[in-house]
Amino acid sequence: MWIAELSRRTDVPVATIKYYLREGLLPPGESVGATRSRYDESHVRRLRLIRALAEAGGLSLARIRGVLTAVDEESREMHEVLGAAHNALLPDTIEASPDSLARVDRLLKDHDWQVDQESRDRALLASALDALEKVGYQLDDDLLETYATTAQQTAEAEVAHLPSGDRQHTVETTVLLTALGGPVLLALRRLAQQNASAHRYNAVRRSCP
Amino acid sequence: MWIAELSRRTDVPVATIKYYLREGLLPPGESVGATRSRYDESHVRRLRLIRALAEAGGLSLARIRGVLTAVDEESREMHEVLGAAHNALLPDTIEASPDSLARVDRLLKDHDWQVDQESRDRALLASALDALEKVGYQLDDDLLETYATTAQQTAEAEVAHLPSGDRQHTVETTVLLTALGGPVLLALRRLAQQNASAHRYNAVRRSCP
DNA sequence: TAATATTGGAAAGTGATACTCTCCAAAAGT
DNA sequence: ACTTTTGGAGAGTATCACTTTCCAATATTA
Repeated sequence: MWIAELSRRTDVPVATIKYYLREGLLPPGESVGATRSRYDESHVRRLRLIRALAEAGGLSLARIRGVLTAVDEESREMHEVLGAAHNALLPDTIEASPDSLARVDRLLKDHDWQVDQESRDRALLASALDALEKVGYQLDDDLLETYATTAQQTAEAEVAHLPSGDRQHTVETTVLLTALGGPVLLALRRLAQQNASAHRYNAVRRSCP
Repeated sequence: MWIAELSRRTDVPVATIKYYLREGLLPPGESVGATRSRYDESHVRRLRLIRALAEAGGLSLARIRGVLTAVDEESREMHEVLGAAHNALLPDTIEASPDSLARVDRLLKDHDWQVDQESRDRALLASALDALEKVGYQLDDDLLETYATTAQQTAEAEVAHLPSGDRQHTVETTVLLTALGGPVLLALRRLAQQNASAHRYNAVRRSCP
């Protein structure tokens, strides 16, 4: 298909597709003559993936580029891809206090979580704890504990639902679920908070027998 | 204190403080003569709150302004403040398919969640579901179920940990926990995913007896 | 075959966001 | 008297994610 059809199929303007090509987010099509290139289904999928990560996942193009690079690394083991993709989602350098870092490591150890020592999520979590402390709120140990427990339940269910088989498909699904599952989870949490707060502040409509 | 000290105490450049004042994010100090204003602890707290929401929470200044406005509404009931603050975190208009919207409403009903009909989180959740579908991934009912259950556990623990007493303080803590708890939760989820994936793909270092 | 449309490629322009800098005159400190 | 600080306002800057404009080389259509 030509670029116009790719644009129609994905609802992405031609100019934007060209921009993504220039930026290396989308691999070039098969060149047919000097002024024509052919695109295929893989371009459609890739383009939809980019848009989903950008619009629903709220990722910057720079992060998306990193994620796609990690996804395309054919050489890696499956379990390494996830870590690489996760790392691509996060800033390169994250500063965290040794205290928070130690707290995170203790948490990982207590829960027996096998996590790559290089995972940036360790530092990110620590820095988030630091940020909370800087505004005078320190997260209770048992609240953090609840967070960890529920996160584990969530993650186990997610990983269990991952498709097996075609590697490319599995990897793409994994990335999608990580990036787009976040907003879903946060929205549900806010809804649950609204419910919990309604209960706590007695704002629930009571039945009148 | 003068603006210079406010800057020193919060590590925010004077120029930026002036900018926040212009933008109405920070209430003006008490004017003392034509070229001097006095600031107090409330300004320090507010400034730190703004920075925490922006840096750790990743909120735009426009959203922060909305959240602060909701927080400052003295007239509202406590349980309304949370909903208002949550709505301020989200875009004004969110488009979602009737199907997803219905699915969300069914979920709320099944879990007996009392949620304001105007809550934008309903639409946001539905639109996130739509986004997943658009890339060809539809969220399993039982995965969504797990999400909802864990979200409820999380939210209940959070609301239970909210301080009681000083209204302003409670409201600020609520907003902080919602905005900064998100990154914490997502980081933990990614770490838990890495662990779960390590198990699934047999990458766990086994003990050798 | 002539007229029109589309393409790849590159450069320049746009609008939003979040500052940052420069300037000023009034006032405060020394 | 002199240096520093302030409030206030405007202009300038950097980044991001496009969008527009241009071109010459093809394709398609009449």
